Amino acid sequence: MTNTNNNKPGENFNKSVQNRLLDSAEELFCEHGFEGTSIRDIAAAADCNIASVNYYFGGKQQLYEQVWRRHLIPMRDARIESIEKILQKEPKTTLENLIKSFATTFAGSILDVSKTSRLGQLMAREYINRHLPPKMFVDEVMAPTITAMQKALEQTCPNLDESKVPLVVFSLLGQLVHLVHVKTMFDEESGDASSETFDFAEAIDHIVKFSSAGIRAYIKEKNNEEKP
Amino acid sequence: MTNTNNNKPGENFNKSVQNRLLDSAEELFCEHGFEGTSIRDIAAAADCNIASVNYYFGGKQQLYEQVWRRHLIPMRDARIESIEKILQKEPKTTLENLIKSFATTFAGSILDVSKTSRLGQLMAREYINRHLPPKMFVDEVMAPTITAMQKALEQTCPNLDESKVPLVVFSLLGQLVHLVHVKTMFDEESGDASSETFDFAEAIDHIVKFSSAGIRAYIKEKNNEEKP
DNA sequence: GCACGTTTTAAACTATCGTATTAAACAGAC
DNA sequence: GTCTGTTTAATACGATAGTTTAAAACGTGC
Repeated sequence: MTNTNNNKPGENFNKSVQNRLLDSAEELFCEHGFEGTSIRDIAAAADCNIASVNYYFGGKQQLYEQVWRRHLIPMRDARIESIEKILQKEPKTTLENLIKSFATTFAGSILDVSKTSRLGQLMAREYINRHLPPKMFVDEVMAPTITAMQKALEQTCPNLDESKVPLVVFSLLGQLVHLVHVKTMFDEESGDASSETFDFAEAIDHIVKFSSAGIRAYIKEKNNEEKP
Repeated sequence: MTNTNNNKPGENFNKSVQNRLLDSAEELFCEHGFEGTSIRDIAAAADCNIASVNYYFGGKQQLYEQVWRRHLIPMRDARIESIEKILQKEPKTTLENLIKSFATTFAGSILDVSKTSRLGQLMAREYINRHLPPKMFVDEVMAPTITAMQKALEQTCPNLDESKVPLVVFSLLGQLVHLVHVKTMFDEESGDASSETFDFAEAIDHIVKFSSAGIRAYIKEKNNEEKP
């Protein structure tokens, strides 16, 4: 009975192999996507046997999910915290500060070069070609983030029509996800003739200004409605 | 010498088989993506032999490119025309009209239920997981569209700082592509508990208002700079 | 040192992919 | 009819995927 699907190493996990697999898988999944990465590649990168993927994780799919779970909660919390922190520090903060904080956290994983730098790519891929259980991605990341941002928006802009809040969050998210996509495209085509660089700080500043104005369009409107 | 890579049917093409292959391929590529579709599936859907794909198109990749080429130019032209038409009809049109025209055309393929309805999905997929030659997608669709929109923006908003035009087009595109993504997600998860519907007309109206305000934020700023 | 549970290894298995091959069916010219 | 070029068809091929298997290696408690 070597196939021990039941007694998977739970508490007393050996850090070495599982974590090597998770690290290698994360890097390869980010780089080449789910379908573009074979467990043979992963095992080779992790310097272990192919069967280890099945032994420790039960299959490629579940390894992929574990790669995500390592970051889902921290990612979600980071975004929510970046929203709530600025609200606690200065409850009457400006719209610009709120959006900049959110945008920086959201797209921040693209800018740094740490281990989490590729998470943006991973999310961009998962956004289109999903391999996670649908509920997992939406419920555990997108929904809480959006809800937190909606609450913050309603608090920062009390005059903002509630029915428009989901729409402005939609616009904000659209721009930020697009930012990740554009970054991916620039990275992939680096070395081409089009050697124009993409200034992320400039892009984020733009998103802040652009979106703030877009949101204020609704605020003005409501003001006009209320005190004409 | 049955392998006739040279004497591919050129002018006197038989409409039936090639077009059935193209139609089936388009539908399946849209539905399941490039890697998620096998030429066996395509041949089965087109009710012809597997080898026909190779015989007529030279391979899966080239079939995929042909599927695109059927729509690339019409798509690009439709978008450019939608911009230029409104500029010709009323050269002093409002920002709102310009954006609405562009947005409607851009996302229009999602709304109708004709044969072209799935092109939005196809483009959303291609946007991340590209299987077309990089130049083909960027040069033949994205770049001309963006350029046309930039010109139109500069004409409609002469006070808009030129250096900001790419950024606001970026924001506009981000929201529109996001719209396609959200639609895809809603379609895939239809029947779930979350039976909330997504109002596209409302979304487009929002994008128009939101983006117009975002753009005007830069216009005001330049005015302030010029006549302080 | 031996027994036993756990981990690692190499190889096999099954399925599917894109493609190539081969021959049969077909059509029109002569 | 027969020849010729084109299209369809069935099948084989080589590669690669994820997974499974069965045995070897390892470690630990006795």
